[in-house]
Amino acid sequence: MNDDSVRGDGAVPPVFDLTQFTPYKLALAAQLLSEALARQYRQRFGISIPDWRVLVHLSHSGGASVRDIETSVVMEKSKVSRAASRLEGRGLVAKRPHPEDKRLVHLSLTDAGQAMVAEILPLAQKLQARIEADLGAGFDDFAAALDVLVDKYNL
Amino acid sequence: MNDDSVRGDGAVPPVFDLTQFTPYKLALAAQLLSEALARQYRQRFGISIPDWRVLVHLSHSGGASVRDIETSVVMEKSKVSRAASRLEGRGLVAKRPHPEDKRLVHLSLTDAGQAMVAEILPLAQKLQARIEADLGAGFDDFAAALDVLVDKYNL
DNA sequence: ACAAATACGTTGCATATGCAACGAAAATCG
DNA sequence: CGATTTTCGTTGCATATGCAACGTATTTGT
Repeated sequence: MNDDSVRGDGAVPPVFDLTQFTPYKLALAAQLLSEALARQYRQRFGISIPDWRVLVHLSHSGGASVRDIETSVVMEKSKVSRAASRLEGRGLVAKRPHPEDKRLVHLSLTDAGQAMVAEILPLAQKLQARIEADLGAGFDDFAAALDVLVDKYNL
Repeated sequence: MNDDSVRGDGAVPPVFDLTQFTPYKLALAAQLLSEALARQYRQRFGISIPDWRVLVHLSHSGGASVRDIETSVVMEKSKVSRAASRLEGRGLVAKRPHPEDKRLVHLSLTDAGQAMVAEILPLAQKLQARIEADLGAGFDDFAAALDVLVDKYNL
C-alpha cells in the first residue's frame, strides 16, 4: 500500500490545516484581542485603532513627528497622517511645524487629548492584566516569543 | 517628594508603552508574518490573503459553503463571497448550488485550483518550519498560548 | 399548512487602505 | 556654493473593507 494522498499526476496536496498554521493563529488571536479592546473605546470615544495608536504613542513620547510614529508604531505614513488630521479636527492633537526642520510636523496631545488618553488607558491596562492572568506563568515566555518573531521578521 | 507623574487635576496619565502591550505586539507579529508569506505568493500567483485562506480551507475540507468558511476561517461572509467570486472568475474555484439546501453555495477547488494549492502550500510549510525553528523548544507553549487566547476571546 | 422568524449569500454604499506621485525642505556631493 | 538626492508629509486614486439591506430559501411555531 501507498500514501493515502497519492494522486496520479504526482502533485501531492499536502495535508494542511489552516487552523494549525502559526501565522493564521497569530492573525486570529491578534484580531480577537484588538477587537475586544476596540469595541470598548470605539463606541464610547469614537476612536479607531490607528487613532488609538497615535494617541497612545504621543502620550508616551510627549510629542513626535509623523515619521517617528510611522517607525515606532509601524503604521504607513499616510495612515498616520490621516489619523493625525482626524484627531486634530477633534481637538485632541495639535499639529505644529517643527522650528528647526520645516519638513517635519510636530504632533502633541492637547489637554483634551491628554484627558481622553487618561480615560482610555485604564481599559487597556485592564485588558493587559486579564491577558497576563489568562496565560498565567507562561505569559513571560509568550511575550518573549512574540519579541523574537517581531525582530526576526521585521523587514 | 511625590510620585513623578502627579498632576494637579488628579488624572494621572499612566506610563504606558504601546510596544509592551500584548495586543499590540500580537498585531505586529501577525502582520509581519502574514506579510512575509503574502509577499511570496502575491507576486507569483496574484493571490491575496483572503483568497489564500479560502483556497487552503477548500483544499483541507474538500468543499464547503460560504458560511462554513466564514465560521471556520473567521472571515466576514461578504469577504468570503467576494474572494470566492474572484477565484471562480480565475477558474480556481467552482461554485455550485447545494442540491438539498438551495440557500447554500457549494464551493470546491477546480483542478487548476488544486494545482495552485499544491504549489503554494510548500511555501507555507516552509515558513511554518522556520517559525518553529525560530522559537525552538518554546514553540509548543507558544502555540498553546495562542490557542488559549483564541478561545478566551472568541466572541 | 400557513405565517413569522431565521439563515444564506450577494450587493450597495460609505469609509479605510496601500501605493505612487507630488511639492517643499534639507542633506549630500562635486 | 550649486546641483542632485533624499527626506517628510499630504493627497489622488484604485481597491478593499465592514455593515446593513435585500431576495430567496428554509425552519420554527401555532
